[in-house]
Amino acid sequence: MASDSANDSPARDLSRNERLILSLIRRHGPLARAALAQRTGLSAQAITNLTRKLISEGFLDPGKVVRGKVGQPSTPLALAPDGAWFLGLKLGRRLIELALVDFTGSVRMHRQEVCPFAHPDRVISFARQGIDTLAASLPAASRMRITGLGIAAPFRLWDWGDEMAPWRGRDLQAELARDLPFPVFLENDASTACAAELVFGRAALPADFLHLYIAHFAGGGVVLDGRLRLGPRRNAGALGSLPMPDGRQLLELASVATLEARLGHPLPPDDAGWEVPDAIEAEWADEAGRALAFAAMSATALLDLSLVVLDGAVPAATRARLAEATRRALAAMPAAGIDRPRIVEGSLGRSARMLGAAALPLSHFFQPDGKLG
Amino acid sequence: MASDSANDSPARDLSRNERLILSLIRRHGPLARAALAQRTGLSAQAITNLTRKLISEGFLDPGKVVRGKVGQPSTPLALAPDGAWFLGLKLGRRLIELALVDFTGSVRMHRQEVCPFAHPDRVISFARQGIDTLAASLPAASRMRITGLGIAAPFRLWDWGDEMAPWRGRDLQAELARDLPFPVFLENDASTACAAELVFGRAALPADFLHLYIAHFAGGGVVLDGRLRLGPRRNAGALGSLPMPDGRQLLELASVATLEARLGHPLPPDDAGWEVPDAIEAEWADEAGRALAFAAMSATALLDLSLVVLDGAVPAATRARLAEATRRALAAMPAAGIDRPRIVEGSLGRSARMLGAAALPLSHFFQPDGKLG
DNA sequence: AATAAATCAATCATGTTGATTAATACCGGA
DNA sequence: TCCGGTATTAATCAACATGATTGATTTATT
Repeated sequence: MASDSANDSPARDLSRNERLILSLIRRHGPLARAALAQRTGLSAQAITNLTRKLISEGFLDPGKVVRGKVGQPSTPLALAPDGAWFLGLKLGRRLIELALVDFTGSVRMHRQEVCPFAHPDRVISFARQGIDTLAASLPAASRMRITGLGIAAPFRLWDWGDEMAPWRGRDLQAELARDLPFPVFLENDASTACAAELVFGRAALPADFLHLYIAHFAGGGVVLDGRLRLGPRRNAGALGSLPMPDGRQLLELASVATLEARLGHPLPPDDAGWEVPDAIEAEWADEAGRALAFAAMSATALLDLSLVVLDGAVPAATRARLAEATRRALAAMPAAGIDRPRIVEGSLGRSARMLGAAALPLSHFFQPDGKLG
Repeated sequence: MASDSANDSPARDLSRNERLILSLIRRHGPLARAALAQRTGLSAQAITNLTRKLISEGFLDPGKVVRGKVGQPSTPLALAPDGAWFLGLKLGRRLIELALVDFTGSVRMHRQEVCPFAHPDRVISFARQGIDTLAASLPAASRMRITGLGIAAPFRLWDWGDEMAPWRGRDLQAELARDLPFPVFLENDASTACAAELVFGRAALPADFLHLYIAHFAGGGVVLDGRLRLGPRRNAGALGSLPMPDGRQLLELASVATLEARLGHPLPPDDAGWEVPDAIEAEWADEAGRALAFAAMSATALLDLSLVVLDGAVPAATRARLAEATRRALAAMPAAGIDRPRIVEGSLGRSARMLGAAALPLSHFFQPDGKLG
């Protein structure tokens, strides 16, 4: 994940326990020093020292003193919104998006471009120009605190047809890193969707789960011990390549591409104008749900999971229908020796991949192990 | 994994870096202090201090000084064979085994009992008596250094038929721990087989792989980042429950039980007297190989693996045939988007589960994270 | 003389513990 | 009902412990 240039960061490297404090506050919301001591297992004194530094360096804001309880009032510490800034670039076939995200995970600025097909030169100029504009709009003090750019891109773009052939041999990460003053990270877009759920997601998730993301293709993420496993070649969660009972692979059954094939025409890259006849969507959901249930059971047997999070670049109603179809299919599968996992919907939908892209530099500099999650 | 009584160990807890040093020497053989400094990333001074303590406490032996190279001669440090002792109890349907294993992983004593079916009371008395006898045969100094007992047992024994019903409600770990002066650990036998390969195995294994173990049932282990993942409910690698293309589960296709079913009679618990007509074994290997190949591809897509280790409680020739059948089946599977994993045979065979049982206390006290691997 | 292994001595980073201060709620007695 | 003592909790101060580092030094060899 880390680019080779990942060392030229503006801020000093935070220690493990400083990162731990930040990630606890990120997950649980503002916490008092005493609460941090309890959750980290560190002494109150250590927390005092660490938070003093984090506050003075602008990563934490002391909130309003909380009175009304027995004992000395506590001061909750919150993430300072402009403690650090992150850029997220999401690359799709027809839609390119760029976002500037603050330390709390809020998208503070956003631009996008729709094009018939994304050519590398076009993506790069869109990114360069967009980054310049977004950065320029920040006050100088904050501009200095942009810590990195994350890119969410499908792997093997050039396999998507002749239009995408120009991508072969291109290294978007390196080309953009060359003239940016901060490191650039790149991951598979389904991985970043999962990362977003982990880092910014609203729901209280268990430490181990499988994340399924249904976009033009289907992809996934495997979370173990609270961390996203990318695999030695960053190809973990290649759900699309999962073998299916009928001898095909999952990507041939469960993706927006298969829905478009049933429909006979492409669907728009946003909810507006997403119109699919009910019968067609229902049939598609049925077939896709069976495939996803099969994937869910495979992962459960292999990794002892109990939860599957299902999300995608589809309208909420479609996602709900797919989740329901998956639950039905799951109930029909044999499960001797294991428990069927629970299926829940993700909380981020279409924006998951872009948010996850921004989460790449965030994780590198601010998560406890420099890893996702 | 850790029993509740896992704290009453004879020796003090070793620090993380002490454990790291021991595990490096366990994996690579005797190493000089300079080599340890390089591999751990610690300073030479730190290594001097840490190894001094490890030697004085009897965990490391300084070997013969190595001369003949430029510079001051180096002294390789080796594991002291009687630095610690471990007991491994392997529980099967018809064969119960107990081993006393030294710090280097050598089985120093071994006893076993064959019985029509393993009744819990019988297992407990065999274990108690065996442990007493083995411990008594050690000199007092070494007896003090027995650090724990590991048990390798199939999960859900009581589902194996009426004979095994007495196991329901029994807690072997707790019952044995009650009157032993060291902690007791228990894991699924397929997990321990994987652990043995990881801790004691001869081959240089990558950090991520899938381990398949074919015994009466089929089980597995998932190794990520060099560590065995047991899952939140210790049920990871439940290969047998993996859904298969035909709607069945893997355990119905690939196990010694399915071979016995084809054969019409049970096979012996050791290589002697293992006689299977060639045609029957070939057909079985074909079917099982297809199932294992399916499992291998599922795991590869999910976790980005590139190696599958295949082992089992079968003769080497049978294992080789099964591996070959798996490779053939693998080649026939669709693999768009991923690479097919390599299939290699394990190095421990029938003894894997018992050795892995002994590896449980070893890992708890001497592996860097107290985890397997 | 160059090289490599290992150690010595001093120091630093990062945590701990125990005593101390601060601000509040709770509660019994006037 | 008010009032002051006491328990409670948050946070800090000061001293210290642990486990590492660095730079100089010693040793044995080619």
